[in-house]
Amino acid sequence: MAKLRRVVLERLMRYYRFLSESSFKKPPQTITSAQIAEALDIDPTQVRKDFGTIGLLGIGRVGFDVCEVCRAIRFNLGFDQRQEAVLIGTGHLGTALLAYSGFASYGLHIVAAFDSDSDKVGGEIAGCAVKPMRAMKPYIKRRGIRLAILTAPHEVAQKLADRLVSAGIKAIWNFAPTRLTAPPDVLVRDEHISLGLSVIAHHLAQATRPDRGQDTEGRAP
Amino acid sequence: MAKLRRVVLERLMRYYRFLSESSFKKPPQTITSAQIAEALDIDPTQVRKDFGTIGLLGIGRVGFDVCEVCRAIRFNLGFDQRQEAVLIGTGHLGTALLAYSGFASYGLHIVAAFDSDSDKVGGEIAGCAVKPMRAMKPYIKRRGIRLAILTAPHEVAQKLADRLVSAGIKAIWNFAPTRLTAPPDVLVRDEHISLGLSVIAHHLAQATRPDRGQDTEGRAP
DNA sequence: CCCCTATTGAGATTTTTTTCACGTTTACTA
DNA sequence: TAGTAAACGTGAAAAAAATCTCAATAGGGG
Ligand SMILES: NC(=O)c1ccc[n+]([C@@H]2O[C@H](COP(=O)([O-])OP(=O)(O)OC[C@H]3O[C@@H](n4cnc5c(N)ncnc54)[C@H](O)[C@@H]3O)[C@@H](O)[C@H]2O)c1
Ligand SMILES: NC(=O)c1ccc[n+]([C@@H]2O[C@H](COP(=O)([O-])OP(=O)(O)OC[C@H]3O[C@@H](n4cnc5c(N)ncnc54)[C@H](O)[C@@H]3O)[C@@H](O)[C@H]2O)c1
Repeated sequence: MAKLRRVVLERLMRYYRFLSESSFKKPPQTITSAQIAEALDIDPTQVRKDFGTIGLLGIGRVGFDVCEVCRAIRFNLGFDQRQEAVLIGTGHLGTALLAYSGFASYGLHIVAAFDSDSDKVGGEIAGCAVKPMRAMKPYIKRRGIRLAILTAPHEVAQKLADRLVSAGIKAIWNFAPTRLTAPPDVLVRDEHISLGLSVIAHHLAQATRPDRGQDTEGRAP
Repeated sequence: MAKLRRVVLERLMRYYRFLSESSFKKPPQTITSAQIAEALDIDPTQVRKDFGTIGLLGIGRVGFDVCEVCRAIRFNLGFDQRQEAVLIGTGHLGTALLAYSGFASYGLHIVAAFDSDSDKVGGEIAGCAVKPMRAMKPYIKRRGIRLAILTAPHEVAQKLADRLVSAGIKAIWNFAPTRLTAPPDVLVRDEHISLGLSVIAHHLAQATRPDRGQDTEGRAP
């Protein structure tokens, strides 16, 4: 399995989600790159190139076999392997992620949650037990967990990440607004939700104060 | 105010969050592009270029004035204007966003929430009233709200987006795993949280089944 | 005051990503 | 069975993004 670039991986995810919708599961079960491109607002050539990089071949005048595409994406993205994860920090966002049922279709299963708050420890959220922090490292080691979802406050994020790494974690999905550092063999994905706000706020600000010749003075447009 | 590209906007957001941290607010209140670059894992030239595009000039041997940089970013990203928003769908994720206090520092204030569930209507989440759907359009029109945060289920997302647009909304921050379509003057930001999963899952799958093929990396071009 | 060095701004260059252009393949129809 | 048109694969071109190079500048030490 070749290593794929981030942009490609993210597009593959979009193809997968689109094709997983039931409407394409009935015969003839084929779809053209143009149809996918249209629905996802991507160039058709890009779709074919992406499929090419994971070894998918379409057939002229017909397109691609939907099931085969899904299978190839599942394989390359590792959705065909059960992936167990732990979640650290059962606050508002942690609870939302625990309650979210959509991850199972990507092979992801959150098998335990950990929190430092003794009021939460011992409880259960969406069927997942909340355990004390001291139980974290042994749990991860014993079950060979490789993925951690970090939804703890910003201030403790890096410290928790270090503990996770020392427990043997190989990937961290970080929702705290912090850039985590970790050894090179540990993948960190910073999921900065509020980045999106920059695009939105700028768009709205643009509408409010239109560009009246700000930079090169004197040259009225 | 010039229109900025998405990649630039997102980096500006990262600079802003980094510089907002109190540690740089004390004298001498200057910072070099290299320091920012180091902390954020970005090329120093990139930092200077980004600052240049929003009209910021540094001074040789000193760097940039932190306050001035923050002010310029706030202006260009519109954080200096109070931005009121409504939230549709007060489920798990909606609740988390309502409870999140971090948005205020970007000028964003969620002033009302709407839900179709009569059990939730009339209640209050994190100090924000939950109103019935029929009240949505009048509320948006009356208060001149331009931004909507969409945290309703996938199946109803597009229909709700259409209603929001007809109510006069100019930007939609969409958390449902759907690609929304809207008129060109309405900005849609699809915040697909699970896209990050593609990168993580692929990384973990790679470790499990290393490339039994030949080369080390895709040398396609 | 003048030299030294860290740091900037901007043009040049490289790398990455997207799009175009076109020859080839395949199914359908007459 | 040949003609046609829809769809593919691929290499070239274009566009976008990131990085490199270097003269100019400014603070600080001698
Ligand atoms: N809620 C959102 O919408 C949202 C949006 C963007 C980013 N975030 C980020 O996600 C993270 C969590 O947000 P939240 O709203 O769920 O916060 P929260 O305060 O509701 O939850 C934080 C949880 O972490 C636990 N915790 C605190 N210190 C801990 C430690 N040392 N070890 C283990 N657990 C610890 C707390 O007990 C709590 O349960 C924060 O970093 C926040 O910035 C949240
Ligand atoms: N929870 C997560 O971690 C997570 C992660 C990724 C994506 N998402 C997406 O975010 C969205 C919300 O997720 P959630 O976990 O909060 O779901 P949820 O079921 O907890 O909440 C959905 C809310 O929407 C309301 N709703 C349903 N139909 C409505 C309608 N027609 N009009 C107005 N409100 C309506 C429901 O009453 C409910 O309060 C979903 O699209 C989900 O796919 C959630």
